[in-house]
Amino acid sequence: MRSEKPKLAMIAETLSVSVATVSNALSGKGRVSPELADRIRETARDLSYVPSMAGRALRTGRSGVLGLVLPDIANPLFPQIAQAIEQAASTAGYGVLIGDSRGHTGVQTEAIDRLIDRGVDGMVVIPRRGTRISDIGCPVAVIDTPSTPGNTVSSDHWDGGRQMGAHLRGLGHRKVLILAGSPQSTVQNDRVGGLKSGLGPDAKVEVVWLEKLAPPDVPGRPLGLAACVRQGFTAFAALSDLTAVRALTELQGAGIAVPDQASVAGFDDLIWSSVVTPSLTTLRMDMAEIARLAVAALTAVIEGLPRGRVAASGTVTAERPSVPMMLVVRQSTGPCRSLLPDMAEGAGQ
Amino acid sequence: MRSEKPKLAMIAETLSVSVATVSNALSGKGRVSPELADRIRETARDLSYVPSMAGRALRTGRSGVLGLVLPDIANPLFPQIAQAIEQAASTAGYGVLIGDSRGHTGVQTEAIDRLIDRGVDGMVVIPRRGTRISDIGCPVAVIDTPSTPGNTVSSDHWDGGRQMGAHLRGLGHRKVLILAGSPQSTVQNDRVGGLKSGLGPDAKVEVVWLEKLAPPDVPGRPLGLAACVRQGFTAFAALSDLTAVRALTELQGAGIAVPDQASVAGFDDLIWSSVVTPSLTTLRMDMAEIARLAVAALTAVIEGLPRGRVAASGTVTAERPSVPMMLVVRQSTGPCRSLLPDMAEGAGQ
DNA sequence: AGTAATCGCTTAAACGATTAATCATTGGCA
DNA sequence: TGCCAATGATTAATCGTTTAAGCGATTACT
Repeated sequence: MRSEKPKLAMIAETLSVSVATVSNALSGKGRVSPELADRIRETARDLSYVPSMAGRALRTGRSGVLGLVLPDIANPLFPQIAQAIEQAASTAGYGVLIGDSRGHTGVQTEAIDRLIDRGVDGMVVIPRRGTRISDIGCPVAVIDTPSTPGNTVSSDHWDGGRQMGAHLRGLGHRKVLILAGSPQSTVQNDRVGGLKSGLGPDAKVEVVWLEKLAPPDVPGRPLGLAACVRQGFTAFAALSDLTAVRALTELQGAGIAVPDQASVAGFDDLIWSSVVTPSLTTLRMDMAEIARLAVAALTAVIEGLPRGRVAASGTVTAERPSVPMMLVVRQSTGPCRSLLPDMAEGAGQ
Repeated sequence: MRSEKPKLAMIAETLSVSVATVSNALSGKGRVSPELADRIRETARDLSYVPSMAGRALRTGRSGVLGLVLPDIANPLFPQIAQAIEQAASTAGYGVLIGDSRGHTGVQTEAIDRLIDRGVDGMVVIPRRGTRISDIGCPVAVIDTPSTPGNTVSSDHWDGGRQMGAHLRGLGHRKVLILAGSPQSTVQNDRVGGLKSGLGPDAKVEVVWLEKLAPPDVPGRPLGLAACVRQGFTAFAALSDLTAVRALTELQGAGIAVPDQASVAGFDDLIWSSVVTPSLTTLRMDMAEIARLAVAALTAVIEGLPRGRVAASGTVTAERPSVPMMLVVRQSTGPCRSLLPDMAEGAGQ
């Protein structure tokens, strides 16, 4: 009880039993008399015993670590995701190894390989732009969007869009501009589809894909939103809060009041959404639940339990494939008041 | 060359040598003839051999993994930090295990303990608000601010503040409001000190600590910045881009043009800074360099090299303790034009 | 009563790599 | 020629845990 690192052998020696018995007692697997098991657990606690992951990993072939692959460089969702996954993994008894692919698509597979080499038992992948995850040597949970084949679990982005559309429609907006990023993103396409559906067939909806804008759209470049307002657009639905804030500041800078003269809404409830003035109406993902489901599916396969079977490519399937998003109404959306000069506008406040 | 996982024994068998020789050849440690070493490396490649971290860890006692402890919940700097650390660690041959403390200060130590239990060889800690890192059982690199005792390496926040102060002074601003978060943060205090110094002794500078505001300052609550402008403040220096955007939108919402009527600046060059209109003038940290130095210091101690000695508490010391910040001038700061009605303002530049 | 099953524990063999100790061979040098 | 050193490889122990197999002794079954 004095030497350096407590190991099974010490507990065994202290109680004059075999290490196997100690192991069995602590893991609850073998057959050990309840009293002995108690005494073993007790002295284990006294010695503040911590099992050696290395030893265990070597013997069992499992490391107790999950990999987390985030592909988009400096993704602003990262904090939310990492926190949720770490939380879920940690309560499931797993550690989380991060594998960044620094933006490059090719590096994604490299990052994945590194994780495998490190012996992760499974991994959570948020794939880059509809990248298909090829056959890897371990169970994979893919978080993308329900309509993507191979998706394990994700937010119901389509329904999120629908909620947002319905919200705007309820406020009277009929001419809406959707600010999207890349048409290659399945997530964004789902959101667009939902938005259109929620806005109804009589709404005039236009989509601008930022990534396709004329010669490389530098982030700070004005989007000409004021002109859109003059053309009769009364609401701007951004597919990301990042873009929503961009729109918000551009409008405000052009002297257009939000939400009085135009409404702005976003997605994801990033940390900035609540601090800007006016605070952003947005759709929040239930990352905690998604993480829980993803990790549960992963650990189920890893630990060989019935639930959550292995799919062809090694991607696991979760209990539920989609988690609802939640509309957070704040200040940036308001009733529609068309300001077209040629329309009779009463007491604009 | 057919069975499942390639291990040392297979290479050994293939070439009819002992596993020890193979190990020596691959690690370059023992004595192996150059030709044999070559052949061994070659067949290792052919078999696409990957050493088992578990086996190695068990024998050597080192896991090849570093822990990364981020204490502030959903810290928007997380992407930058995680990416930089992962990058640096990965090129140094280490993996990165994340340990979030979910906001609670108490959980920080718990997170640290979990990482230790998992057998990390060392850890990088960005401490929560001047939390001192107690004696842990492994080398620790602390990234805080140069003036904090025990700091390993960090940005020169004071000089960053000075740069920003000088920038604003150069634009003619003499009455500046500093938007700070918590007075307990050493980082923020350093930035404030630098700002004051850079603005010069004749500048009127006031600091508002958001955390100390009347009953819990909800993020969306207006800060009354428009009133400040009326009182003669011509520039707002936020200690974080998050706050800067908050200030920017509040001013814009109140009909105050930025930077024409008031300048706004921030810190950290978060992803949002460049997309808002006007884009934010800010100070960027060289996270890549900081990460490199932190990881280098860590690995030096871990691998027992001369450079980078162990300090009392187990915190390592880096080659250089501070890394300069870089001023990024964008659109949100401009020449001062006082708008006080009752003051005769000539040709303000 | 005799056989079988059960219980509670121990023995011992892995898992895959590292590394100190050892051994055989050869060359150098007196 | 004879001895020692250097070289290049092997042997075997070890890291800490899990787990299949084994083994008395008690209990149950027919």
